[in-house]
Amino acid sequence: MTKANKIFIYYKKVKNLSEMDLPSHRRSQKRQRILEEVKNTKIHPTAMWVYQRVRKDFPRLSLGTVYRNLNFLCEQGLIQKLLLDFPSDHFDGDTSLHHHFICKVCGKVFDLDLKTKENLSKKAEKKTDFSIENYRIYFYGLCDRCKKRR
Amino acid sequence: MTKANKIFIYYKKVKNLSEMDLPSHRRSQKRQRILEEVKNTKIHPTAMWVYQRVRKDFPRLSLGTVYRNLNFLCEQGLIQKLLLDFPSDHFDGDTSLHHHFICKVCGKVFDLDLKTKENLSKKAEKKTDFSIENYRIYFYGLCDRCKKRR
DNA sequence: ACTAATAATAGTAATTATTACTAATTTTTA
DNA sequence: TAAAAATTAGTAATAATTACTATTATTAGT
Repeated sequence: MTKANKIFIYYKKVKNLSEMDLPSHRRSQKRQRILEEVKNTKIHPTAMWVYQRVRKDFPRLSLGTVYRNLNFLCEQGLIQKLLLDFPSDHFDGDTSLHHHFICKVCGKVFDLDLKTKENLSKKAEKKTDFSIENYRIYFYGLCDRCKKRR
Repeated sequence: MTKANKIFIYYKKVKNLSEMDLPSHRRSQKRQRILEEVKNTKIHPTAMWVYQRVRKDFPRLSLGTVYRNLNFLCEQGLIQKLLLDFPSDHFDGDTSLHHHFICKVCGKVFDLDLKTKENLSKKAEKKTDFSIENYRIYFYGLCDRCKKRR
């Protein structure tokens, strides 16, 4: 199954779930801990980073469990996946409205609060026939540290 | 080597290349054809899509050649790679300033011209210590077709 | 046009991130 | 406390991309 299909299925699921009951989810210790790790850092970690951290307290943790839970938590809207030009996925525990800056030199990802005066979704909707729900902005350039080094 | 390192190296290369001579690049027929294919479509294709097309005229084409050239063309700034939530990379032959809309249902990617009244880079720079070179906006929602089907 | 130098390619192997699978375990429910 | 069901560990499989090397194609200089 491709990710294109997954997006479709996820969308359908959300629509249906608002009508019927949510399937019962169990608060396993590991899931809780994985969520906390992502929430308590600003580095926008990968699955491997989370795995290495949580494994210190749960030595039998499996990497698959981390992946499964990160994806689950994304579907639940408790965290989000970032779209960056890195080989592995990065996650963000902050689901509030904000954007990101990526340094072209060191590759670090920073949060960036930015409120546009215009409503960009509405502006884009007027130019198209789409119904736009949300958007993300990714900024690129040099971070403070890397700027100084030049 | 991770992609983070690659970004670093690419950046260094560009800086240095402006001082010294560009290495000589040969205009092979296949590279030319790959570039044309990406330039002549609006579907934001994957390497596999390009491969299947170009192979019709060059039956001995190798998929590795397509990957190598797509990456090369990105580095040269002739095409760009999009950051989408799909398992495989998508490319865009249009390098002019524009943004993208991705339909949450069918997964199609559309170009979206949008000129903001504010200079978002400058606005973001004022809030941070970064020097911002460019940004990309990804919009999400339902496309025309998918909207009608509901 | 010919040749030397070297960039590009084909074909294959290797790598890496992620997902799939299933028996065993943990958590919840009643 | 026992039954039901979600979750996990451990492993295998998958899929996209990159790496490698002998061969081929392109360019530059004569």
